Amino acid sequence: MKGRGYKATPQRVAILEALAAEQHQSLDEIHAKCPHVGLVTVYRTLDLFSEIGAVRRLDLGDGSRYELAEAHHHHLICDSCGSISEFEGCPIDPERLDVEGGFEVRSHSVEVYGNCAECL
Amino acid sequence: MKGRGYKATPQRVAILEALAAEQHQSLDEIHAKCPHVGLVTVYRTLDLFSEIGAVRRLDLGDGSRYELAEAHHHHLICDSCGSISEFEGCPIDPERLDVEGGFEVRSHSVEVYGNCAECL
DNA sequence: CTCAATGCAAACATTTTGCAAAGAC
DNA sequence: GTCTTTGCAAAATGTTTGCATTGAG
Repeated sequence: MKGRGYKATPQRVAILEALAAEQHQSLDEIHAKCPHVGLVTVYRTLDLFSEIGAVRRLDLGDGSRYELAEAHHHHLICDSCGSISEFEGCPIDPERLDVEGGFEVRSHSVEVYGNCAECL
Repeated sequence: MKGRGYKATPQRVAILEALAAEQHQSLDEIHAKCPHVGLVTVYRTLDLFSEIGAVRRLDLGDGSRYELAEAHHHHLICDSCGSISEFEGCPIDPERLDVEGGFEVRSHSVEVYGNCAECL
């Protein structure tokens, strides 16, 4: 998993486990799962993970959230309770996307806002 | 435009004009266009505009940006120079979106990442 | 043994709040 | 004249940096 010159410290492993436990967590939530790791280290480690592409940084309106960069998926955000969930089927129609002349598409993200089942 | 109990102060008009001048600006950019308005007022006014739905708040990875809530469009973000541009044609396939059982869709946003024409 | 990684404290940036004065209606 | 809005200063919040120490390789 790591081996490109990065050291596998206990702190990094702990943060990785925290990330694996749940999707799209805030920095505080991650830190709460490994309180013995210094807050500064959490910041730096998440920065590092983002840079090497292991972690995706999201911004859904309430500050940064982090999740392991695994399968392609998007997010449903409930306007009323703020809960976030994922869905797998990507609703992007590729034919309608490659019309953007002069822009080379690398990736995309989709956020869907509305009301979740609990709030209906 | 306003008349639902909100006062049309010179500050609010100035901020509205600043917003009209350019899309997806940061709070600092908006404030720079009307320096005589107190920074606190810019914060409060943008909050107000967001609440009443006149302004859309974006978060594209580099802090909040604001734009007038006009025609439905999405954003292209260049990974290399960070420039942001809009595109009109929505690439969402509605058929693939209403499959989300138990979630009532109200709106959505799409961000496309890649390289702009200048950076290719 | 060496150099990257950590943790503390302090610096820094950003956003929010309290309150008196000003101004829109 | 009333009640909202403004602006200042201060507080709260969130993030980054400097530097000595620790520990993985």
